[in-house]
Amino acid sequence: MVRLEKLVNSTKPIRAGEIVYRQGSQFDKIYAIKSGSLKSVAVDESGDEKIIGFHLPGELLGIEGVYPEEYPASTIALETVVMCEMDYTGLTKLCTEIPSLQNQVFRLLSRDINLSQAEHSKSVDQTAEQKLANFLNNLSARYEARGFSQTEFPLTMTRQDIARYLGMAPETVSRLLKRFKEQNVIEINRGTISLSDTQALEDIVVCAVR
Amino acid sequence: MVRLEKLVNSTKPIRAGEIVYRQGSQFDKIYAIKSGSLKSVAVDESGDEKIIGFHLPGELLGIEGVYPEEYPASTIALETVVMCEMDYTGLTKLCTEIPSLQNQVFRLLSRDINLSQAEHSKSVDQTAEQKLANFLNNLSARYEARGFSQTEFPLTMTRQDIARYLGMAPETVSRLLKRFKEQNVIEINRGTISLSDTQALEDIVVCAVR
DNA sequence: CGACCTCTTGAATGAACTCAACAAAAGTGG
DNA sequence: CCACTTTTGTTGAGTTCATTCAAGAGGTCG
Repeated sequence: MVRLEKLVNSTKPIRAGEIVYRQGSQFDKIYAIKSGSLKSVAVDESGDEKIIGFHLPGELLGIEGVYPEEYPASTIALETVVMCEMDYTGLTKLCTEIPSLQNQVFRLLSRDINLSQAEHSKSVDQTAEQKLANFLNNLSARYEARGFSQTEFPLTMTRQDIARYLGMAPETVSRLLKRFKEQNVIEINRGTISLSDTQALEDIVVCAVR
Repeated sequence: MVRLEKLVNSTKPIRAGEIVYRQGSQFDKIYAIKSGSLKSVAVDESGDEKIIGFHLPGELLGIEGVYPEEYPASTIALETVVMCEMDYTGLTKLCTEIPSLQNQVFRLLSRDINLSQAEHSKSVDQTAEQKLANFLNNLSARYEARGFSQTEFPLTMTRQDIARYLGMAPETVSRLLKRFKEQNVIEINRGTISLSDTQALEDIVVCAVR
């Protein structure tokens, strides 16, 4: 543990809009988010920007860069962010000495594969309404897993970001959020969302009818 | 290398429709496909079956099970399949002794994350036509990477499987394949597909117009 | 040869998109 | 602190793509 902590440095605050690492740049560090949230954005071969995902306080970041030793997406702060950074080479060296740490890293990577595949297979075949409800539930679960409220949390990304992440038009996000508000499923005040009826949200995800 | 090979066994042939491992069963082995192809299927919380993906000759299988130590999906042979199996615990032990092997496994896992995320962010925001063209290109690239022809390969999965994997109706797959045939982009004879105009296929993926 | 399954084709419906205009909020500079 | 600009969010109307439902064609196997 002590030796692990020696690998870790705290960064100074990163302001909204600043880039932590760029797509294609040399992979060297992984990060843990102390506070604030970020988005990952990648330009694909057809030249348009895709939103790969969002990153919340307490989560790890950058591990996707292990292979092929470059970050596959750029990561941008959505608000002021403070992080810890850790040298990856140092981590792998330590892993060979501490088998339990090695296994931990294996599990971490495997979990990311499963999360990513689960999202993929879910999002296919869902209506826009289901995708958005699922997105909100997903944020809620992730905030809860890190000790924050699961019913009230900041919605730091723009409608446009959400839309591009979920593969829909920003107008559709706007209309659906309005519908959720009308049905008293959620409330939104100045960047903070409250899930007033989490059961309803989950019902929407699995079936779309109520 | 010799020690690695000691961990590996060859399986007897598995017939079409047979299950290699079941969703939720204890994770213990990873597999390499010597010949034949398979599909991964998972039942999600809403109770319906999702097609997670397809597995081609030469590819690895089962590594997604590392965390949480159970296979997240069932894997079913689409035709007669022969595989190698390898004990995972033995592999991790060997990794602690051979740092280069550890790094290789890290890379393998990381690559899977990136492949899965790339597919995800692609499939979002694409028309059915683009998704299908991309799917065919993907199969082509994977066959090529393993030394097979990139322009002619077996299409072992049913239209239904393809449809559910891509999140569309089987009728749509049928109609689109017909359109591709009419445009002389592909040919299909008794389970074998030929990509007659790979450039056209790639053009469809990036833009949908020609 | 008939039964079954997969695949194909057609017509009508509907969900989400585009385009366009407007409203609200957040920055910016005097 | 207020006017101004810019960005972000909302709302409406018409269009499009993929779906659903239904029916028929083709292949496979007992």
